[in-house]
Amino acid sequence: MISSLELARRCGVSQGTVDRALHDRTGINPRTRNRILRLARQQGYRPHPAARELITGQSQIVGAVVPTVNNIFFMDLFHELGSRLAERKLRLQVSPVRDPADFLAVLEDFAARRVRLGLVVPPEDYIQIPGAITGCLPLISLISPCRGKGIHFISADEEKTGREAVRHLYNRGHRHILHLTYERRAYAIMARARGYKRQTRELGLNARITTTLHQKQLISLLKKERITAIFCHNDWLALTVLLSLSKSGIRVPEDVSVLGVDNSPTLMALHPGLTTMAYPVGAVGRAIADILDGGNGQAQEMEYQIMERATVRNL
Amino acid sequence: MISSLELARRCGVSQGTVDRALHDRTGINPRTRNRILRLARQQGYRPHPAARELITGQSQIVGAVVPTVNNIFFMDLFHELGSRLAERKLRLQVSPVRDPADFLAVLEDFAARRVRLGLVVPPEDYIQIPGAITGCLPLISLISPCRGKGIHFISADEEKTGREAVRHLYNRGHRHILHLTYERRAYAIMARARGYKRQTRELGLNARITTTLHQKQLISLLKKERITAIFCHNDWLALTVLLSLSKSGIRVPEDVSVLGVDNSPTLMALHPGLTTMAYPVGAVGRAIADILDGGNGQAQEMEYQIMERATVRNL
DNA sequence: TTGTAGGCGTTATCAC
DNA sequence: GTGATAACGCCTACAA
Repeated sequence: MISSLELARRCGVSQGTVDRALHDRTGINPRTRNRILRLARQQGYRPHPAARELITGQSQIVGAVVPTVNNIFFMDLFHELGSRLAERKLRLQVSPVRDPADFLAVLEDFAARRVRLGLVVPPEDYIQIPGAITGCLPLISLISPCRGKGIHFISADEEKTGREAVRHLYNRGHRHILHLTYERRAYAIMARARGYKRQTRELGLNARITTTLHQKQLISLLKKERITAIFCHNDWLALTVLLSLSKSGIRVPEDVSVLGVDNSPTLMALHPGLTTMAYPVGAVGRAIADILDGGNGQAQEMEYQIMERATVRNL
Repeated sequence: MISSLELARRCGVSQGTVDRALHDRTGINPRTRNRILRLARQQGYRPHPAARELITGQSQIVGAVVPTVNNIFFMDLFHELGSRLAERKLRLQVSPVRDPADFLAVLEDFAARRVRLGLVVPPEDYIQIPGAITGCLPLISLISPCRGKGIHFISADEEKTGREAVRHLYNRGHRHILHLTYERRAYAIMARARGYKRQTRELGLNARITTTLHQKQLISLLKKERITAIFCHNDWLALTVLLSLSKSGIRVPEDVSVLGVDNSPTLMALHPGLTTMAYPVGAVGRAIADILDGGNGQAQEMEYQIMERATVRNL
């Protein structure tokens, strides 16, 4: 692969002139420029990003880190964000990680590469990120927070998500609403459950939370508590519930309504009728753009939006 | 962040000596080396990969490209492969792409970055990859083939996959086996369907292929053809079928057996009982390692393996 | 409008 | 054992 110097030689001009042509800067004869550009294309010239990075001290890469478990939604999300970054000529590169050690190693690597921005979904809450990393790598944490200096945390108001879910189901007549979630004490899990609890209490309902996926246990719980609606922490859980319910001959939404969260395209394709709450991708994208522009990442309307479909009905 | 030159100054030695210490090469006093290493850690020295790349003309990155649609299995796969590459100090970075244009743009970028190896799952079959890319970027195509010079294609024998699926179901007593697949004329889709057809014919059975996910159509087809087993092109399709069947009150595996392909961890977690055929990740990993070592990527036992679980039964 | 020179942080090759 | 020096490919500033 030829270098800009070699290209200059073949064009019979200096490296500086080639540079002017490639970045169409002023101070160059249009005809020279065209000739250089044509030859560059012809010879398959490609600038070497490493050299540019060395000069500017920054790469045009935005690094993303996602946990390997249950990453469907994250992949969908990052693809969406990647399209937006492309508009700024930034390339998104995703690294899947399985644990905090792995996570920190990847961030170390990002820091070394002078990656422009790290977009991370930490595999655990409150991982401490050392100053050696935060000092030279701007970080935005999504979904779950990290501990460390200057790390932005962009999140929807998750307590509100829980509240809205309950309100939605309440407004449709449901009075016995179950919340199905995970045992893990992660930020969003806790916050949504808190919202669920407070809202049910305010409405004078019983708060009933479970983490069981065991079919028989779940079904007996539904019967015992006369549950008519299940608010699931995410679409993936909602799907396991849908599978369990139909195996047990319980009809959705005739007998029980199901509400998920995420609006994950992949899972939606699997079961298009699932009512869910859409992650505010747009607002998050704007917040990220704002931070890239030196802002503080405040964005409006960072709220999940309910997507009404066939798994929730009026009683 | 300090450079190796700056580190040398602070240690009171030359840059060359620092380099010897960092790469523990011979020709350096052990005490000097220890002093340098200690100070390097203390000062948070991190070598800049861009500079190394500039010198060596190669990066330590393996780039992966996955289509954004239905990428669950690919993400699981690449995470597995990434762990193996880590043993060789290679970092795997994944770029999701949505179409051939996007695909080629990412490969262009990989070529420019002197990425060590491109591991691609093309969004379409037989995309022509220009010589300008293949000339300087070793490529391994997975799942679907590409057109271009010197591109390795690592794939299981997909016709055999179709045959094995039929044989497995036949051995368990099934005589009316449906194949559910996609309309898209992609390599693996066609090859598995071909294997399915040939094997059913050889066994004297009717070959019946459908691409419909429409619940009613599917159910009436099952009844009309007295289907007792469904061989699905992948786990994702198998799951949609499971959902449809249980909604229709058809029991699995009592009334109908279901067989998927991929053994995708994420989907398996969603429905642990699904019988499926496991992609030969190990063999593919070895083939990739072989190519990295200059081999031709031939590997033994590149076959899917049946994972028997609760959705297939003896008749 | 064009050419030249210096430097980014490494690595490799000399000489001491 | 150690230190100087020249690359790698690009960008910026300044000189012509």
